Amino acid sequence: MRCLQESAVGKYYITTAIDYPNGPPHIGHSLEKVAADVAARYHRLRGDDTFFSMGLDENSQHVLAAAEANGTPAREWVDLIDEAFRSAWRKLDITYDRWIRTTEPAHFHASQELFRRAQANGDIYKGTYAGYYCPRCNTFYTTGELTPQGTCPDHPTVTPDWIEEGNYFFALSKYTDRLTQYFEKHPDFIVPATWRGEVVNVLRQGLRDFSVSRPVRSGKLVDGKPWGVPVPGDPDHVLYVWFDALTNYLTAVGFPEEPERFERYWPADAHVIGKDITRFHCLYWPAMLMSAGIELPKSVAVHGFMTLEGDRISKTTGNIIDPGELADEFGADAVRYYLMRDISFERDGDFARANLIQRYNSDLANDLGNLLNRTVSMIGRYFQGVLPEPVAPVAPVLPAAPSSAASSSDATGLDAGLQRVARAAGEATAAGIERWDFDSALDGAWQLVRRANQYIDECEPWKLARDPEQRARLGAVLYNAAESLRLLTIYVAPFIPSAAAKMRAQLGLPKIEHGAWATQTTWGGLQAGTRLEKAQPVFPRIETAK
RNA sequence: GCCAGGGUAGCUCAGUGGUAGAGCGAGGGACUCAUAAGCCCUUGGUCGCGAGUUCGAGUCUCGCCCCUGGCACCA
Repeated sequence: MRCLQESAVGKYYITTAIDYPNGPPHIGHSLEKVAADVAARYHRLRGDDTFFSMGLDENSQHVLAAAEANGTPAREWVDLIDEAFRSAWRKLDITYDRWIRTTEPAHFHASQELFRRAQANGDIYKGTYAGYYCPRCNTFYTTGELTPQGTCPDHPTVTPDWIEEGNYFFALSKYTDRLTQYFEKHPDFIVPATWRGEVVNVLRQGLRDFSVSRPVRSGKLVDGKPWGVPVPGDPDHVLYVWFDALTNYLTAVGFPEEPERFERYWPADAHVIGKDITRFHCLYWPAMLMSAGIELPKSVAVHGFMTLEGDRISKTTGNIIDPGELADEFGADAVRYYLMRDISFERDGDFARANLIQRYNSDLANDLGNLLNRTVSMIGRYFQGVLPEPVAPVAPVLPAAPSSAASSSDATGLDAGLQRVARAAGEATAAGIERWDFDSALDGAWQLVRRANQYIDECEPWKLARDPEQRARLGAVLYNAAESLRLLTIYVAPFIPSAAAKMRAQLGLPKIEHGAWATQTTWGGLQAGTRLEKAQPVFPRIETAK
């Protein structure tokens, strides 16, 4: 199948959007980071030279406004929020390789270099940007955005003035045709396909140039210096958000100062973003790169938004959850599993605690956790914790009683069926991840969880254990159950990494290796004689009041 | 208003024109290795509404109703 061959060992560079440090992270930020982390972990398991970049978009006047509102000096503020974000992602087991902050000198160099290249290509020109300017927000508004009384939407006492100011513009309009052609040639550039239509639609209406700078005097100064990346050759201007922010994807892999690293990872294989910034990533960004003569990213993966308990996530109403606290409460695996299994990546979804608990208990504790527990427990009880031989199954010697299903089924068929499901489950999981369809990926893995639980019930090892003549068969059954679990630890590792590690420890397996998905997913990897640990619940049930 | 995507069992959703599915939930059963978990069975839907095409439509066409998202420099 496509997934298994195309993703043969290579490199994989994945990014998430960089967030504004205008407040601490909330649960809405976490879907994207977890999804990207799952993809990154998956590619590492496939053996790819993987690089995963995340970070913060600090060069914004919004950030200064937030700092001021909190009465904190700007630098202190961004450091504080920076720590809050990294702490949250640490608690969610997000394994980024590079944490980028756009206030880094390296990023200044990268965005200035990109600007120069676009300029050299004749795509930067000076124009006039006009709008209603609210000094409290440091933001321009259009007529439609103001209140009917003409006041600022956020500051009812302020009546913004019409201001025109000199600005540098990027000639996006020049790229309408090239972008159109590009999307035609690369139908998979935007995934899922839903979002492709919207972008192409905008393209059809033609593109407008956009401003890429702001005069320094219209922004606040920090430590006597303008906040942002100075425009090369014109210190009176700083780069304006998108031109600066998007460039972080280049900075993260060493553009332009580490050419060998840049060559190694660029172009990005996937930019994972929220639906609100689709246009910038699918139109502005490719055009900027075309202008600078840099290869375009392979794909942009767009996810939907989340509501929280049915309501919009909103700082003003306080309807937020700190992802770090959530991880503290339920564990990173529970949160990650719930996000990936219950919240659609493509469409909008709702985050609800009750559903998280439901999912956890039903899928993780009851299905997967119990499968491990009963298997390890029986190997402990019947084989003193030493993994038995996977001897060729012998047809059960139960001559007379075709009454129960198990005794009338033949062992060879059961064993072969389990192996077949194990293989199919791995393929389904991989295919789902590669399509950004995590729900179906997990559903694929759970096909094996269910089958293995059924297999155990059908083989009834506790009955085999009472008959010394069935000793070999008993061993084979438990081996097969354990081997299913070994495969599952690889399949689920991208989603629930620490649980996968705990499961492997109980199974007496070493830590999961880079490339394991490519090299260790063939049936029969478990070695007889392996010493298992004592069975211990990996997913203790969450008891609810009712 | 325009564009896109949805409206299928209590919930979340899957369904290449040919007798409506899964998981969860609910009810029951047989077991006992296991986290009172697992396994088996059952329950449960006028597939948004109305026409049309077709031997036959959840599945195609048209109209209508409702929901969500997008309509450009705004997480």
